[in-house]
Amino acid sequence: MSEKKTYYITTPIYYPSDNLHIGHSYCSTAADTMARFKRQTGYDVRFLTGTDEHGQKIERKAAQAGVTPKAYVDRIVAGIKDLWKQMDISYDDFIRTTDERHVKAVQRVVRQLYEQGDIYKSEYEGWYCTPCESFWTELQLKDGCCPDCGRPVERTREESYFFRMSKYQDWLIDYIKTHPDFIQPPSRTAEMLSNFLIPGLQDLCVSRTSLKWGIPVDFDPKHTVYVWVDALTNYISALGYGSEDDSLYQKYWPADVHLVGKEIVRFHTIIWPIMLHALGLPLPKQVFGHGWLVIDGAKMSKSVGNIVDPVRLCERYSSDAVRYFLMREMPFGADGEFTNEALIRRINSDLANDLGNLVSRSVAMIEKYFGGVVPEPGAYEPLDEALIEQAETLYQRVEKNMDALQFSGALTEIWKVIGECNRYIDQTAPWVLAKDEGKRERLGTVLYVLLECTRIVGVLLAPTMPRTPERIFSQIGVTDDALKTWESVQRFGGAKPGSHVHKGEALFPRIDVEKELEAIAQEKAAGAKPDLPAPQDEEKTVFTQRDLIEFGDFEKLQLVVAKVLRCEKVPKADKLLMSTLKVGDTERVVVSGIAKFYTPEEMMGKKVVLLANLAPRKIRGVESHGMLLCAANADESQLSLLTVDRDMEDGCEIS
RNA sequence: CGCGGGGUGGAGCAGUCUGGCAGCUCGUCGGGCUCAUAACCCGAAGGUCGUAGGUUCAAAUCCUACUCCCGCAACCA
Repeated sequence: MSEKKTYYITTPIYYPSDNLHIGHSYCSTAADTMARFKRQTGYDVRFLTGTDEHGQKIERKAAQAGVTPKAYVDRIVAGIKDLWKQMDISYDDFIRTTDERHVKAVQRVVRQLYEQGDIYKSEYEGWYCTPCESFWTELQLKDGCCPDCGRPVERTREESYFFRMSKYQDWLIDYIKTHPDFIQPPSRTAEMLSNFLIPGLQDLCVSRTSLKWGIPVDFDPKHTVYVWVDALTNYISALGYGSEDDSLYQKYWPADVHLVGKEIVRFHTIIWPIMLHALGLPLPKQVFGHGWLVIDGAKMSKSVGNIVDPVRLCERYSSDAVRYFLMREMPFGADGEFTNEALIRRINSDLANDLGNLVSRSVAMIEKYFGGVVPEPGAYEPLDEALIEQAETLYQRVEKNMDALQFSGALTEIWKVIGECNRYIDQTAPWVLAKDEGKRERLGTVLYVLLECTRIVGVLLAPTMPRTPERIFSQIGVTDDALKTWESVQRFGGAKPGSHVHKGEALFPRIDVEKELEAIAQEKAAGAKPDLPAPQDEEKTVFTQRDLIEFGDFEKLQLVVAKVLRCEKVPKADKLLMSTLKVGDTERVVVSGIAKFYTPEEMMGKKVVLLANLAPRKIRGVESHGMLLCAANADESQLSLLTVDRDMEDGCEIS
């Protein structure tokens, strides 16, 4: 087999509870660009992506849609694969956590950790503080009492398996400190250390008995593997880890880089390394946390309704243009703003004006002055040599940026050369040379230099924009595959005199910004196929009848009318309101998670419905006596308090 | 006092570690050119670098306090 160096890169496995948005495309595009770059530069690349298909949310969504969880995710996954196809995401493998190979690997991992004592059942080792309603592990106890209130704790009957992360905490701190490149960008290192590692790790709950949709713990099947152990294992289960044929694992592990969003850096730099270490496996070389696309200054979210649909963008502007924008607009690692306007501006100025127009004018001149035949260059002048030098060394600057995952930097370097070419045309003024028959050789030299620079640019663009280079090559008459390689751009002069250019369609037609923005606005308003699928359209609220109860069960609930006397926000909690209620001749305080929907002022004086005999519970330091009844939709983007239709005295019972 | 990121010309950002004339892209304005996708090239205007104080010959950069924005975590009986 070949002696090529391997390169293993991964995206996170996405959660297919809904269609993906532009943020997912961003991460996948970055991974794909990197994968293509490494292939171009001679590596044996493995590029993995996939989906994380278990968990309660999907279980619930599927129930709402009236289908099995598997059927539900199958549909979404098909859509995801279509999207990746549309965006030219060249993954080598697509892992689904419902794949047999993954299930087997996870079970194996859990069993091994259990057998070696890193996973334990909490039944007799967990402690419960009744007044605080808090669950504590052995290690968290202070002198055998609750670390919060100091009162004695009781054994709990909560049954879960826990992963003894704390055991490896010191090892991990040391590892991170001695491997400064492990967490990228470096600023995230301090965050992980000071936020989680230094304060001390809690043992991780790795199984649930309440969850059905997941991977069963094979030695204790009433337990289902919970979240992270399941999800993270994908990176090795996809390589056949622990199966009869683990040749891929042997070849590609450890991964060169896990690309992840900044919100899950924590899991990839704490849980995952500890898991691997416990299993006796090597760690990935690097975890890179990229930033988010921010829409109008806000994080993308369904309830805000600012989701950007990548499918729509690709249809409108071509996947290459979208890919270019994503990779160019912001430095990888930082947050960046996405707006349609910024996208269109980039397409116009960079792709249409600078690049597209450069190809167009170069080809047009060769057609006009040389009948479409690439001329033989003569002696180079200093002006030519300066440009040639830049073009010839461009690959080095691109490589340097790419190896640091600085996609934006790599593209900036390429565009500097494009800019130089445009300036070169102005300085050499070929149209003046053309008027003087004695300058014919000079004219040929100038046009040859331009054409060759265009070829070099085209080759280096390929990882980011997989389709554009071929379109360039066909216009500038490059047909030989040897002229499309990484090696071919390291020396100037590959383009062949005598080949034929063909002026074709504009690479990227210029977009009328105003008209375009208007069209987008109209489309959105019409809702025909809006950028943001209106939540209500897609998920009609499905009602599923639950198990029947007896009247006696209902009678246990004491529901009463209560009047809100006072209401204020709970300090340091942005979702909580604390209401003082009058119920007959008594008063009580109730805490509710409704601050996003009601202000304290508008709560005042409302007649609400209270579940009065609910056991008290301390929430964010405030004792809550009962609960206010609310109606809420599935994704909790809408919420409404229950009140009484006619004015009733507070204290009236509801039956 | 939970943790972290950020406030730099109209917009989006770099520069801050390692003090030394405040830089880039887009936009605006003026000029040039005519090969090209009304594209390209040149030039100009525009910033007391969040606020206040301190260190220094010199501060966007170092120190202190304050303020505003964002994210994570927590909270939703």
